[in-house]
Amino acid sequence: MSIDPPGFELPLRLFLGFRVLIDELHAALAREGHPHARPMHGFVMQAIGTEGTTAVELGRTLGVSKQAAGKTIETLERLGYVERARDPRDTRRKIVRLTPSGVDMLVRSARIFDELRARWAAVIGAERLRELEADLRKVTPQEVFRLDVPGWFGA
Amino acid sequence: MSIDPPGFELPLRLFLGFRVLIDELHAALAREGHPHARPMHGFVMQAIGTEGTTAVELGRTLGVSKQAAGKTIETLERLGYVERARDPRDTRRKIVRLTPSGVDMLVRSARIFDELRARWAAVIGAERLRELEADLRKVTPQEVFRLDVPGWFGA
DNA sequence: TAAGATAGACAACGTCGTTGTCGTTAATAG
DNA sequence: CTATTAACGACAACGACGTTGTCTATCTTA
Repeated sequence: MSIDPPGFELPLRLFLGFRVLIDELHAALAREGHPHARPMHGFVMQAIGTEGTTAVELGRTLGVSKQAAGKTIETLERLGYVERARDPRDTRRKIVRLTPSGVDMLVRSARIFDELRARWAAVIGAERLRELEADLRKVTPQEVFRLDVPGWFGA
Repeated sequence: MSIDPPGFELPLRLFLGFRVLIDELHAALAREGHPHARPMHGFVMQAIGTEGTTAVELGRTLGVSKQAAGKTIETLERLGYVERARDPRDTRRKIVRLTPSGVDMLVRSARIFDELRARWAAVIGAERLRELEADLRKVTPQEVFRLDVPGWFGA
């Protein structure tokens, strides 16, 4: 029977695994014409989705204030990843939609993540990787897209 | 042969796993007399270690400026987790050391992490958990304590 | 002994989150 | 139909936390 490692290694390895994947994603994105993409952006754009959304809605999805969501949208707008337009049916609202550049970034991200996953499969074995994912699903929340990430780690 | 999930699920599950463990750690710490402990603090105090360190050294370890490290130290000092004293051999330096309260927090954290790990083992199986850890070790860097975390996720 | 390097304090600034306020526009109650 | 209430987005002020730059004191080294 093998010896168990100290419990603190587990969270560190999970975080390091996450970090490695995200870092490699963004290195690849930078090589493919998206040098300004930041870890946060992919999550936010996933939250925006193909339907479009508004600042208030986005804030609720991300768990931040509508003002914070608005500022993030401004940043993405400056980078050319989203655009805003008045909703003709409710002129208070401004719909945020992905631009072709934004869609391109999401498509590339999806492909790059698949490639990175394949690399992990080559290292630890395809079956072990599927087991790893299945195990993580058992101990993590079901709703993958509830990430109140911003400022979560703050001191 | 089972179907592979999309590659983007893997980083999300890793992050969620990390988050779940850290959140539960801090909920437990709060119950045990450390309500002000934040996720960052444990990492910083691990970096300080039992030997003590200085602001410049800590900054290098954490990958931030000495000024940022200094501010973090001030926060920990206010919370009573560390204390500073002049180095008699080099009066420029101020040695940062853990207080008994700081040591207590680290000791409790270690125990709580062990308990959380045991809970995961109960859910997915002890052997599967060991395999999961072994697999993660193969795809993550060896030096666990090189976390240039601060601001890393920033947009 | 003089010159350079290092520790830490202080200030200014940028980014990103927060709350609060306000004007405009929709939805709803009377 | 109108008056009140609710929602959206913009603006301002503030705090937390990172950055760089500067300064003094002290140690190291040529």
